Amino acid sequence: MPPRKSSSQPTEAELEILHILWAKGSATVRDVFDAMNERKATGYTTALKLMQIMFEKGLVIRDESERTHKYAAAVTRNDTQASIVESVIDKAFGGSAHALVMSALGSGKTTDDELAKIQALIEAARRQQK
Amino acid sequence: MPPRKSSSQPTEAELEILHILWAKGSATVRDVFDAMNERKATGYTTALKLMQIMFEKGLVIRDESERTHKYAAAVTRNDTQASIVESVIDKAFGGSAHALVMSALGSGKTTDDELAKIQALIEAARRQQK
DNA sequence: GTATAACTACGAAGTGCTACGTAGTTTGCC
DNA sequence: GGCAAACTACGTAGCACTTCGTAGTTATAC
Repeated sequence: MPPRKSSSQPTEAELEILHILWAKGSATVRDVFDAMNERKATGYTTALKLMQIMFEKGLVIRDESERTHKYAAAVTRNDTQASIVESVIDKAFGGSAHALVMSALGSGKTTDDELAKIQALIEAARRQQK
Repeated sequence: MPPRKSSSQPTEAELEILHILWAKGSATVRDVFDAMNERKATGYTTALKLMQIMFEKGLVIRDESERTHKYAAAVTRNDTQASIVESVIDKAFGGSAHALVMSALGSGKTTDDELAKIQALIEAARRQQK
């Protein structure tokens, strides 16, 4: 059984930075700032401050051996997503995972192809579970 | 095609009140306050203020014909949940619904029974879709 | 009828998130 | 060496959310 993480949930802006770090593995503030600005104009110090706060929260680690710090995610994508899903299940779906899945399927955004993939995943999960 | 709602996303506290209203259909502030306090102690005026704000936001409607107003949800559970799921898919799962479902299934909270139900739902969804 | 309780409306404080500007320091270039 | 550019640290403003207190009004109970 893996140890239950208790690190605070990333905010929306923090999550965006985590996505960049997950993709790049390791990055400077400049790297993250550039990636952020491909989507939406923002200030350099905004990215910097966010990453400093994330460091304080333990969401990222950083290498300070050089003047230009190197940042990396301290939480995994899977753990973070799982924690978000868990919280959504609790807060919005009364604790029922299958209600959430139902809603995700009913969103109309799911293609038949995706449904097929999901079905395969469930097959696998059921086999694994028993 | 149903008209796309643009009402603002309910906050966590607002969602809790919506759950109560969805369950009761219609309720006074007192009703909601009592229900809230079964889970967590809070002040009466806190519930009142939240509901007034929700009224301004259009999340609830109310009947003011009596001194004690009667509140009801103005948004459906399905629409609200769908909107939350959509936003989570976008913000945390890079737009991929099946990644979210995968995560929900991997949370370890899903029983085999639930998996079976989900499988049945997918069957239904696929039939409906084509 | 007067006091008590219940109800609505309003204001405001405390907190967390986001966004920037400024200051101070180091690097790199002429 | 001196100037410009890049970097970190810090403070803080603006906003939304949550929470509660106070004030004022209406119903209820003796």
